[in-house]
Amino acid sequence: MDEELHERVRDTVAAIPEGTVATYGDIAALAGASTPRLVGRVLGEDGHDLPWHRVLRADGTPAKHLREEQCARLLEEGVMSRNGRVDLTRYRWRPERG
DNA sequence: GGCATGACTACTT
DNA sequence: AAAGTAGCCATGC
Repeated sequence: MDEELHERVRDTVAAIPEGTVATYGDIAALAGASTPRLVGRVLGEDGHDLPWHRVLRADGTPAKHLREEQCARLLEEGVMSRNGRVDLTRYRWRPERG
């Protein structure tokens, strides 16, 4: 497997600032992954030490089995949610644009 | 190599 | 809003 890609994804997820969120697609793009599915795979394997709760789906909804955990953890960081859906237009992570 | 699975996304109906 | 279809690609058998 591509360990470089594996670490890139981890670094990117770890770089998500507190109080913000990012989509799998964003992580994939920033990490250089060709598909967001690889992001989910990395988190599933070694994301246990990462702020995975800041990673959401493109709709602002978390992964099904994490729906409760995501919402609870994000609440701790001040990220409000609506019926289990986060407002990406409000909390989406914006990398330092200079 | 082929088949099935998965923390996904976009398009169409 | 919800369901169906296509694209994506690494992992395990």
